[in-house]
Amino acid sequence: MPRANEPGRTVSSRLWDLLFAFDPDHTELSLADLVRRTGIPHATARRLTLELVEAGALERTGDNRFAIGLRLWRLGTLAPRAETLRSAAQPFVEDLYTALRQHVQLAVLQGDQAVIIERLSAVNAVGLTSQVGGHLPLHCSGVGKVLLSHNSPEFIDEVLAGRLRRFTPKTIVDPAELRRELASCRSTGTVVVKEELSEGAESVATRIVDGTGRVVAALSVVVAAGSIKLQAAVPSLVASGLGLSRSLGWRPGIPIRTS
Amino acid sequence: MPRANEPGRTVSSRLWDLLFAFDPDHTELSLADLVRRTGIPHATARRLTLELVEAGALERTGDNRFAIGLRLWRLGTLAPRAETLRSAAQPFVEDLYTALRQHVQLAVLQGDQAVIIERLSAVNAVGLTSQVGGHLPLHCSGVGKVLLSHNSPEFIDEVLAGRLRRFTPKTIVDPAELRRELASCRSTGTVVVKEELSEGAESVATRIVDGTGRVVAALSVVVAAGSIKLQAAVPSLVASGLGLSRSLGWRPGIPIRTS
DNA sequence: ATCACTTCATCCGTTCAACGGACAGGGAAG
DNA sequence: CTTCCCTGTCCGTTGAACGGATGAAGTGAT
Repeated sequence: MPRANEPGRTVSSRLWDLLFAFDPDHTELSLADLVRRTGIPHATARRLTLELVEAGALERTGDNRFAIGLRLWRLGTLAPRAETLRSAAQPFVEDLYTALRQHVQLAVLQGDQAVIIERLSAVNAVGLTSQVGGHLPLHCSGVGKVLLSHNSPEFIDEVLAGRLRRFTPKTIVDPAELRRELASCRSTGTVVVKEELSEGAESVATRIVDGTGRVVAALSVVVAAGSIKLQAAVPSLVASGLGLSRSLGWRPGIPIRTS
Repeated sequence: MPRANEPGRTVSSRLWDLLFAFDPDHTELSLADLVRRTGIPHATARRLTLELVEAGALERTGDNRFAIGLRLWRLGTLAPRAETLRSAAQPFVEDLYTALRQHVQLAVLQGDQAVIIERLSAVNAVGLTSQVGGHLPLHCSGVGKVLLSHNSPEFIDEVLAGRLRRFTPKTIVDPAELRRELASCRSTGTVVVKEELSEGAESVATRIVDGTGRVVAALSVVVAAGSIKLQAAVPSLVASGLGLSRSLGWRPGIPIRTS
């Protein structure tokens, strides 16, 4: 006999539970997978999943599995902080990459992470695992430090008070030292990170500012540790960053907000 | 006194109505906008919209409006036919663009349209309005013809029986003539389109094949009409297309399926 | 200052969409 | 054959969803 449904749960929350069951390591899931990963009873999961397919949010693969649909991808394309920014940045990122032939990354802030919006990579450059759509920690990546340093004092306190994971022996996890770095980054607009996230990789990052003076993104170049290339990359990086900021409406004289 | 809710509508359908109210020309909408565009009563629209914000599918902009959220964008990133294909294609598209300095487009099939997955553009090249996430007609664009020609006979019949919109005087709308072109494209793998979609623009497109022999995408180069560049572009385009197909697991000898 | 208008927010009684346990069919493994 | 897992369907119960009414807040014209 049918039992009452669990109270306090909305249809919407269940739908997003199902969708967020997909991740970079699981881009295709069967109905049983979805049931296991979400805990939703399978009759319910099935009904909702089929509705998602009908809406175009999911697609069925040949072998009775589900994947994120093209229609949902196109929706994501409309996110002002992602694809719109990405296309504005495209020529600058492109030129920077052509000039340096090193990894170039563009990232924005989401929660307590830096999310990679765009990424160009040379085949012969340092190996990196990060992907477009992937995320980097705020306290020990170039883009992360830029985004963190230009946020509100309360937010900085919150992040520094949290767990600062040590990725390599060189990762800076001392809050006092990090604060000094962030202050420096705030005044210069750029920051250098050496092997704090992965050994053998160094990066420089710079801020991207919009017409209202808000720091909306960070642009970085990643090179092999110890190579002379890092110093050579700084001027081009800064120039590209300023160019992109200008194309977003920023002009010299517009104060850069640090709220 | 409260009236009964309209029957035959699911929560899910309303949620997607709200989300799909966003389009390239309307990336930010107020609650009132959403009510107007979807026809959903505002009390309902408000409740659902706030749930979408909570889930991260939408974000609130400063001025009480809503926009597609970064979380939804990241979900879209997991679509195998979009971002995954895009990153596999990146080096090839990149090299093709470097060699030719002309518009390069990568598209896949969705319904009766070709959806643009990736696009690199030269500043001094022909003006095009298409954007990443945008769509092109199947019967008069390079990528469209490639994708259409490698689909099932039933699908081709259906498209040719539908309305074939004339965009320019040169647009081919005669089904018989189109069938001849599609047959030629099926055997050679490439197709040339001259000013059928917009005057002053010509394009060459080639198919992209995966390890199972299925045509999963189309790659094209767009140049100014009448320029000698079109002929020069063909060999590089074909080479890049083959390279991308190989990286997707295709090998010479694997038959190309036309279902 | 007053009015007209738009947008956002909350309340609350009604009702149907959503729920999920039970069962059945199909295919693969032992 | 039996067991196990997965997908798909049925159907009685019930609380989440619904939306009209009402009011607050903001905007602009006269």
